[in-house]
Amino acid sequence: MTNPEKSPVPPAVIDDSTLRLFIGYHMKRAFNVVQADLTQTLKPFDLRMLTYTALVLVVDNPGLSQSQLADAMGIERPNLVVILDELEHRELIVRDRAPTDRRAYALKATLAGRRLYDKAVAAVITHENRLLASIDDATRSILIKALSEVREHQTT
Amino acid sequence: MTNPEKSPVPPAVIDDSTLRLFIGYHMKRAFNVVQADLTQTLKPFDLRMLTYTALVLVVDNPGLSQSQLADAMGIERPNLVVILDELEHRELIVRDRAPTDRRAYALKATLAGRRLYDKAVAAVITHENRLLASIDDATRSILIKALSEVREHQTT
DNA sequence: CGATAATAATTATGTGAAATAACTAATAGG
DNA sequence: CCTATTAGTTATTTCACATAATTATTATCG
Repeated sequence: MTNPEKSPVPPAVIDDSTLRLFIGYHMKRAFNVVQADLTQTLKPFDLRMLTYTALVLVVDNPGLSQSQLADAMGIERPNLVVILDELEHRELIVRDRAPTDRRAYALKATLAGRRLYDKAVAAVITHENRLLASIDDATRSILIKALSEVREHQTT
Repeated sequence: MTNPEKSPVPPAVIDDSTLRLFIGYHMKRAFNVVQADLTQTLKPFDLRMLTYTALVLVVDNPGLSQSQLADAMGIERPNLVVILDELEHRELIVRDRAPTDRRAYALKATLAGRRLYDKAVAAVITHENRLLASIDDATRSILIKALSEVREHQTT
């Protein structure tokens, strides 16, 4: 008689069927791939995901404050400090003083920052299109819409 | 004459239209919501995402080794050690010796581990259904299929 | 057969992304 | 004007993840 309790055979291939029931599992696995690709794509520009995101938002929103930027990025203000320090030391952005509030900074991209933005954004678009090559436009729209709807459940 | 270079008006609402061009941005924002919900859902069971994932895979794959589990979870072997230590100390899993290889462990869930698995899996399913309430079944299938296709670009 | 390579798990250690608490400077509101 | 709030910073912590090195065991190959 068999006794699976005492000596289970080491499975040759791992069954993740339970985990595949969960959308979070699929999202994490897929995002890992996208993030790995993004990291490689940004490496030639000496940008990480966070410095890239901050640069894009500063270029697109000249004059915003650090609090606004941290809020838009979904991180806490203290964590933004080092990110902006890096971008500022590389002279990609400047911390101007806000005209109406001497506590706040008005963040602005420099010309070099805008040029790096142009190149990095183009590179990321190219790389993402490669990752999405097998997915047609209609499906991409559905994907983005579904992800947006999930995001709308944000409680914080 | 206006001079937008010198005193940009602090934008009232932040423009993330460039970032919304990127599927990675949508995936990260959506996953953040799912993960926050998952963390809350697992808290009553004293499980984190990683301990939960490990428990599920051990229950579904009795007898697998730590190397196999680390590979399935996409983490390095050293990082799995503390995760399994925690599950073992709580007597949710055991590290049996593998019958064919005295270096390896044959991981198995205990009865308590399987019971916690049942409750936690049910809770996570309920919570995910809430997050996906506005998304019909056909769209969910498309979403999962698209995420799976992105994942298939895994290079590592 | 025996030396060497490879593998399983562990320990020690480091890094990067997040959070919180506490502080300074400046503004806002009763 | 005095108090509370806000903007930014510093210090510190936690967690997820990685690498290097070590021990024990197994596999390979000359």
